Amino acid sequence: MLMTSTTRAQENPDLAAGMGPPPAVDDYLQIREAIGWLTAHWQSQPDLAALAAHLGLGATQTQKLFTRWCGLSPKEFVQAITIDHARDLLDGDASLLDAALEVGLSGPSRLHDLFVDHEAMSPGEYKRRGEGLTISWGFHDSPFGRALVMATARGICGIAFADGPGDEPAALADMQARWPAARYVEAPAVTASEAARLFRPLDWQEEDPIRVVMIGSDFEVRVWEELLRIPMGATASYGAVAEAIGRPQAARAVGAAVGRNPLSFVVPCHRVVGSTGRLTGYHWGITRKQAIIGWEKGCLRRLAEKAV
DNA sequence: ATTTGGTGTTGTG
DNA sequence: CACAACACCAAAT
Repeated sequence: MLMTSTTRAQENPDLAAGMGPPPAVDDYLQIREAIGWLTAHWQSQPDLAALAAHLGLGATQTQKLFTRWCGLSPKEFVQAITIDHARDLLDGDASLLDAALEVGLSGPSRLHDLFVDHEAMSPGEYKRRGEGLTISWGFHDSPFGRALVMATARGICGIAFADGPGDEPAALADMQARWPAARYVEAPAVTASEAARLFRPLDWQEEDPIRVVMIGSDFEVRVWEELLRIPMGATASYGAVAEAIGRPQAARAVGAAVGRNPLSFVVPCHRVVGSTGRLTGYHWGITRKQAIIGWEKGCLRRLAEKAV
């Protein structure tokens, strides 16, 4: 079932040089396989050896790859995705987050909306389906596969994912269908600088926020803004989001709106789960959702350790 | 475990 | 204007 080459990930020069967190796309394909399998078998609490056997890698190599990417060992990851644990988070006991905060992280709470400067497009502009808008786009590497980044003059308007190069046209078409009247220009040079920092949320600065433009209906924008208030490492249920925007009955409508979020990752739609803690769906694949949640836990873990 | 009935918003004809 | 589709949810089998 494993379709990636095992060689390319090993010759990543950035990793050899020990620079930053350079997420190789090839790593993500391995990780995706690993996470998909762990998620499918979490009930039996599989150990490292079982995972390595499934991937066809050595135990040490598997451990290293996984931990480097996620910050959690495979064993810890399984614990993190156990449904009971997700339910704990729902009860407001974001234990990992609290622990990180107690250790004295910068800032009162790491809410996305402090670091993301968002403006909504006017309802009129929204109804014109992007007419008169010029959108530059480009594909870039991310920890979760190839990322499509789209930008207008006023800020980033779209982020999408593709599993690999062959998947890119589908992702592009998916996004273009949302604003069919816009003019699209392939311009990776334009999107590259933002793409480089999008996936380093811990480096975001209040003084230099990510600028995004939300193009959607009033209700959708309302929902998306609310998502920005869910802290990293925590989750919220669709019903809770519905309550937070003053429409306690609209859980289902919230689900639909969350599903149409065009700003994956930056607007953290991956932090919304069913009321039981189950991951209900994700436009770019449920495994990717699982991956992002686990990765964020790992980020917090690293942050907490650094602060000690 | 699975079904059922009540939901709000959006896109389509 | 009606109607189906939906990343929901709580209660009742």
